[in-house]
Amino acid sequence: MSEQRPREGGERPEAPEARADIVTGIMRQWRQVHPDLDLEPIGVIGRINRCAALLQQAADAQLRPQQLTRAEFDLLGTLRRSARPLTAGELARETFASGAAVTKRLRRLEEHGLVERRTDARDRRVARLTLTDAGRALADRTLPEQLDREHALLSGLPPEHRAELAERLGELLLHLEGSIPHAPHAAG
Amino acid sequence: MSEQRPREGGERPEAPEARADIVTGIMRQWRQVHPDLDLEPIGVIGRINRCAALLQQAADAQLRPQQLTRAEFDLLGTLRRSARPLTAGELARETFASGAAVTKRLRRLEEHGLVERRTDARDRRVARLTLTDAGRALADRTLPEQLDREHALLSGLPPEHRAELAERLGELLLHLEGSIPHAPHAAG
DNA sequence: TCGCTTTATTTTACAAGTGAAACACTTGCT
DNA sequence: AGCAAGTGTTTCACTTGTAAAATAAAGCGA
Repeated sequence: MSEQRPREGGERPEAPEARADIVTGIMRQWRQVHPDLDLEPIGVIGRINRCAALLQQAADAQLRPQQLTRAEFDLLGTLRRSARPLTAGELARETFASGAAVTKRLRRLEEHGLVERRTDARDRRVARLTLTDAGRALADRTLPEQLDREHALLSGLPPEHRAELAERLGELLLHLEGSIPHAPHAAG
Repeated sequence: MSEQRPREGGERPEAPEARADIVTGIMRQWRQVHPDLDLEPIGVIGRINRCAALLQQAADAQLRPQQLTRAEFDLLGTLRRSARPLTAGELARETFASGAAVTKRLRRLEEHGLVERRTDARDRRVARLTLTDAGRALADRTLPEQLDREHALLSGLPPEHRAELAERLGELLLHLEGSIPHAPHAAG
């Protein structure tokens, strides 16, 4: 289901006691249009999508001063947590991006001196990618900053609720991983 | 934080008793690299992003046979649940898209006879958008189909877990809506 | 009334992603 | 050894989104 925003005007107060997120408003609208539709998926999926959008927006904003996109940072992170060099194909699979996109991004990261490429001695088709010292330093500096910011965003939820959320999301993710056909690229 | 995929090879079995989602694997990797980092945000945000990506991918796939993109369907839905015609600007705000993107999408929907445009009599700058009969019929047919598919995807979780997830996500979303500056476009 | 500011929407220029094609290399079989 | 099939990566042609500029219309104050 889609995600939308509450009306700009004075349509905010829903329940007189509590504020409501935009998905609640959207569900209310749909109940008027289709009173007999089961809207539970909107309550879950709509909120997942909306939270994702906002969280990604926040991550983008934090990376911007360093001239890094989230996708590029994703590549840096993937290389940083890997115990060995990765091929372009592995990076594409790990980051759910197309080969073409990865090629372009790696090019940019190479130009910025953050990533290094070597052709595999045994198979000349294969590129082996590693972080440069600068790339590693950047990743090591940026990740904790991102995590701090994200921790602050999550602190709006009590710890038990956060744990619960992680648990339920983990269950859902596991199920989705088994249910949704592996599409070529599904970064998010 | 970013989202990635488990290694392709035989790295799958984590805990001997239970399968694990990919975010679990990523967290394990980071623990080896940075043992003292608080990875809680990855557990929540990484999973939100990954679930969102998979769910969006599934939604895209379902809309494809009707030559509809998710963003276009979002516009149709927004018009369908609205009690009155909406302006292009309102649609942009409701769908968290830029005015330029909305203009392009509306053009396509108009060409397909799904959306109708009238210039406002009182303010000639303003476009008033409504669904055509065909547009409404399509929305009314497609939404339940999407919801059914989504309901099936969520059925991997027990009902109480779904309710809990919706609740926690709602809390988080409400908090994020209040914390993250309103960026121009943050569709998801 | 007039001129300046603001507003609604579209157009423009460009970046970034995609699927498919291209290219080079490797593997496997006869 | 030679060739067809398969594989890894990049290039290509195109689509789609963005920010900013452009255009037309409205609002406001002197």
